[in-house]
Amino acid sequence: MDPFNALAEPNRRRLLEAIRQAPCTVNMLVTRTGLSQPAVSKHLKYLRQTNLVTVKPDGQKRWYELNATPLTQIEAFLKPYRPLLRNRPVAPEQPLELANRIEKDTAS
Amino acid sequence: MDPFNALAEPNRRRLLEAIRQAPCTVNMLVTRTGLSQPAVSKHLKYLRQTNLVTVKPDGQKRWYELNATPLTQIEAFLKPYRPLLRNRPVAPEQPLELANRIEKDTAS
DNA sequence: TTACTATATTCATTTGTAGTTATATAACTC
DNA sequence: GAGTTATATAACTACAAATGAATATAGTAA
Repeated sequence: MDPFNALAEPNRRRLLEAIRQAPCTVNMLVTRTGLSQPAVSKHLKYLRQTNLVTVKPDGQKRWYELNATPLTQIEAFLKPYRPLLRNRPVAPEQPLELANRIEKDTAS
Repeated sequence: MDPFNALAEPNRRRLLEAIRQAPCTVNMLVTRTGLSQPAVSKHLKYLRQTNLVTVKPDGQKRWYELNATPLTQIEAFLKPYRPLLRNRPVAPEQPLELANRIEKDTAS
């Protein structure tokens, strides 16, 4: 699991976003995401393994904090593409239906 | 499959890097990556579905070209993290062994 | 001690996908 | 037409990982 994989899961992006804004306990993340507690713990395990978060035990609680360092790997990959994206609005998520049409049109 | 997922696979990042530098045919990508032809075609299918590449048929060949637009989604996600990364060197890939040690130290 | 709270882990099931082999399709050459 | 080249797809295997249920661990409180 590398940072690219860690961010490939939408819920992990949500968790990281919450943690970025301020350190969070597991329960806070459960409440905010609506995920089950085991699911949150498991995603946090991956985020820990990729070093994207660190933990500070505090009694029963464990405060998860952001460590942005591994994101430099993604930044490094994106760097040569950035000149191609200057001032572009964020692309809308591609509707699957459209993707399939393009798929078929192009293939024929 | 979204752009995050598309980039989560190392070989797809390699393919995209090759295509970024100049349009490529499938065979060119097979040669450059050492992947099998079906493997390349399959990865290209995902890159097409996420709209990261476009195809220009040219006789028997099909030229794959970069479309960087979907990367704006990743850029948008990374934006709030970028101030935390100013002038940081690229983080080395985390050796699994170390990740496990941190894992255990933190858990205890 | 027991009970409670917070978090992590295990297990079983399922889903997604990477890779291989084999095959299909389409364009080109002869 | 046959043979060849370029690419895509299908069927398969293997494996990683997502999910949910149950359980384990660790700290706290009584």
